[in-house]
Amino acid sequence: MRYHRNDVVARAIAVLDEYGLESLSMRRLATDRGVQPSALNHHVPNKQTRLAAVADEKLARGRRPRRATRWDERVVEVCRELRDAMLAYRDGAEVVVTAHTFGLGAGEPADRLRDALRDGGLPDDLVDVGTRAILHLVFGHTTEEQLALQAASAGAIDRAPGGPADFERGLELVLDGIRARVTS
Amino acid sequence: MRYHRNDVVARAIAVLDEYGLESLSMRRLATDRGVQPSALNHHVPNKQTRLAAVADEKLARGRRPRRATRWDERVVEVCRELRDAMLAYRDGAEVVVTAHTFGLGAGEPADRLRDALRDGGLPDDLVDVGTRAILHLVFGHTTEEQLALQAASAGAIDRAPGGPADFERGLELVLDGIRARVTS
DNA sequence: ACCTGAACACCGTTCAAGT
DNA sequence: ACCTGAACACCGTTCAAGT
Repeated sequence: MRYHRNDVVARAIAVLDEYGLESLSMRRLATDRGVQPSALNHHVPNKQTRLAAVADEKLARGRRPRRATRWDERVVEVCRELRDAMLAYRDGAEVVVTAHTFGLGAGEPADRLRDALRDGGLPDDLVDVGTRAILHLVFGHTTEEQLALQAASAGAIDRAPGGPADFERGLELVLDGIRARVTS
Repeated sequence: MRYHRNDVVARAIAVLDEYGLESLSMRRLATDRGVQPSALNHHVPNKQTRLAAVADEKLARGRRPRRATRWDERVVEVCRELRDAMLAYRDGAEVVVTAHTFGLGAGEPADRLRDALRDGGLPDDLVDVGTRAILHLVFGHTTEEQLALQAASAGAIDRAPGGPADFERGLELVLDGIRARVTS
């Protein structure tokens, strides 16, 4: 049973990467597997859950060793890993953000950010606020960036650069705000 | 022609507010107006454009007089207005964020933020970075907040408060980061 | 346990034809 | 100019029935 579920998720990622999110329908996935649409519900209960599983698998594949030790370096490390994991697959940002919005999966980056901020000495009542601020920044920036990248590769006008440099600078802005509130 | 377009948008907002985004289909809207689905395309070319028009109308309705004079107070003012406008209608956050993601409409808040940051003395190359950071923060926070509110009113478990106080504190975090880079 | 087949209740968009 | 009617190519989910 576990085997089949992972199988469905793996195929879903492959289909997603090749045809995009709009094509990640149960019917297309079923056709791809040579099976009836209704058969998918035996492995993953519904579309939302399947999308969350896809998001989690993307993040898991993008996992990298942790090198940083200082709290703020750890924040940057988590954010870079998250951004790269989202950019690594077609429509990856949208999938991860959607899953997060519905409170499904993708909770690991948030936990790592929270830990880093706590260890940094940020007052308890600001740890959640800071974590969310950073997460929203990464999500928003990466969604915009990926859309611009995909639009550019499709021949459309790329009106926004917002590459890695802008990402880092936006992050530093928030980090400076947090540093100003660290008690030590 | 203009009249009909506005009429479609106004009805769309009413339907949206009563039945939610998932019900804002061309077919339902057409039924609501006592018309064939294909008739809508004579006033608004497609669904995406209609959604952008709805987003713009929401923001326009939420417009308030500008009182603040200091640049950072103006930023807070714009953000509060934006948040309130999104929260004022069902699924408002999602509609506005989606429209913004596709680069359609909703450009006015970004322009006002940019102006405020420029007037504040933030270096030119950081104005866009700061504007986006703030916008992403507002979008992310408000989307989460509205989802929690709607889930709570639907009887589900509200696992996240994240009300106005958290909103302000997240914003202050970024503003502190920006203040640290203002040359004056 | 896993899957089929069929149905249910929907989508957005196009386009010839009418008034 | 505005709308109908019909079609095209899809959706997610449910559920009795088969193996």
